[in-house]
Amino acid sequence: MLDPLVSSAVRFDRGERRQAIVGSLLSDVFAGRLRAGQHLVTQDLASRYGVSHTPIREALIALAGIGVIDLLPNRGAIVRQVSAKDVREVCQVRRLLECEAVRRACGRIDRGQLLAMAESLRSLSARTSDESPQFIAAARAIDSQLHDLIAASCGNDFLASELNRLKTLFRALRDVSWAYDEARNDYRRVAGETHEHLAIVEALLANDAREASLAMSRHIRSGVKYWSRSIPAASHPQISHNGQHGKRDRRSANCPPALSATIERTIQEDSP
Amino acid sequence: MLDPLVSSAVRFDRGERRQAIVGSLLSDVFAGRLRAGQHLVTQDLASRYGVSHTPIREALIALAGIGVIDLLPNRGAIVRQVSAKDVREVCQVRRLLECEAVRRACGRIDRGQLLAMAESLRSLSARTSDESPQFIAAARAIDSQLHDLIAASCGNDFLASELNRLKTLFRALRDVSWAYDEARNDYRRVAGETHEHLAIVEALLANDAREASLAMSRHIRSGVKYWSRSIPAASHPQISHNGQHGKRDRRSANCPPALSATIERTIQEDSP
DNA sequence: CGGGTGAGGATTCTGTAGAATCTATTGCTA
DNA sequence: TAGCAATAGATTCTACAGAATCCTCACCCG
Repeated sequence: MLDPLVSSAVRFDRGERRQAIVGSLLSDVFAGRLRAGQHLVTQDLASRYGVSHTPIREALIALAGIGVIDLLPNRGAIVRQVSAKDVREVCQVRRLLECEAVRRACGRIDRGQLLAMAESLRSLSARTSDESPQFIAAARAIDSQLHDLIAASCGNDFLASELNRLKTLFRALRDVSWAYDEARNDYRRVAGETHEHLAIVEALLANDAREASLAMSRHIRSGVKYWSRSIPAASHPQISHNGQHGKRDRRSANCPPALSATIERTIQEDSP
Repeated sequence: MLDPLVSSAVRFDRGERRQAIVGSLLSDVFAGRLRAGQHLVTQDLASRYGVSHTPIREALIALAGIGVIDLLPNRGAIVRQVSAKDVREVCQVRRLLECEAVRRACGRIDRGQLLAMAESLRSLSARTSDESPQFIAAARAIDSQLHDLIAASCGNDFLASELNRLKTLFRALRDVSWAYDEARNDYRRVAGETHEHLAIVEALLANDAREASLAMSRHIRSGVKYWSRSIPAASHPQISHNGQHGKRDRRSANCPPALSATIERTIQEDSP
């Protein structure tokens, strides 16, 4: 009795079930099937995925580590509430890292792949009147490809993995913001992004690290500007379970800040 | 029958046991009680902490999220093997973020706290001949305080939490490196750090963002240079459980890179 | 008399323990 | 060396204990 909501086949081998559930829940957040503030109940998810609640719990812990949900002790998991401030802050950090990566990638990056990407971008930007889902999908795919190519070519594996994490986080934040505004799939924005991407690629082709970094900075800035418009200014705690009262927030959450707090305590005790 | 190795009291309320275990294991890594490549067996840890293996498993998942251990599907957890390259890469990213944070903190940071910190640093650097553990402890405490103060004053909570994460990661990497070289507690290095810290504080007091950033950059660079000396150049896979063969690495680990891979897959399927 | 308030039990859900199952590895044998 | 049994250990399931929340109802105040 598999729920039709289950995104993809989660019939994985023993030992990879948690990962599979993490991936599935992540894509649920990306696709807007899970919305900000929503309460995730382990038993529901367990029956939905046809497993016991143990691997579900473990997946939720991993998701909390990624920063997509909050884990409140004894009170379960909620999809993270997002404010414009959160998106802005994540993007500031992301901009910093992306600019560094593109600077470092300049000169190392494979020229053939760059040329191919420039070609794709040009043909994409030629289809100005195309507003089909295929167009959006193609643009998104190229977006991912370009950022991945830069990350892979920056000569620093750790930086690459951090960029990946932030890209994911950004998408999660952005897509969770659909809870407030159905402005997704804005064709104009997608077209704008294509031009910004092209500028980055051309700077890389010209071996101009400075300009590449600037282009990347502009690209991310305009992304923030665009997406943060449709998000409320401050996060207002609320649970959409069945319309409860708002008396939450008593204990600290298990989200990154709280994890940091744990680490903090540890470090305090670290110098005996 | 509590094991004497258990770092701190882990008699916590229901629902906070995992966090407590995470903290305890982290400090075990920091203190060198857990060494690179060591195999963590859930049942051993369970009896050591006097709990069932369930919260232990969950703590290991959280630790893998932090990046301190690797989780190999069906084969358990090992303390992450570290190469000089890893440390260098983490530090490059950390330098980037710390410099940005100190730039942003310039002007916002509380002057009183800065002055107090300068005072502590000066008195510390006056004790040139002191090589006692107390001296080391004091220097470390101030190190933490300064970086925390900057993070807290940078006006970007997310950046602050990322810095915290990297600081933790850096310590874990550095301290795991003791597995190779017992060069810990090098007094000369600690004294050098004190001077570097003082330079940062003075630039902040002078409201000179550029110089503060440069001082921070120098500080972290010299840290890398120092610590990466005592670490092997490349990570050579090996398990110190009972002397196994080296045929690992067949499946991907659950460490950040692999997590990114999961996310990657998810994103690939993301644009329907 | 109506609406608000608080106590206390019922319910739902989380967290932990322990049992059962599966996987990987080791050691033995041919 | 290949194949196979034995074992250690990881993963998952089931069951139960504890915490939080919800619901009901009696009581109080306007």
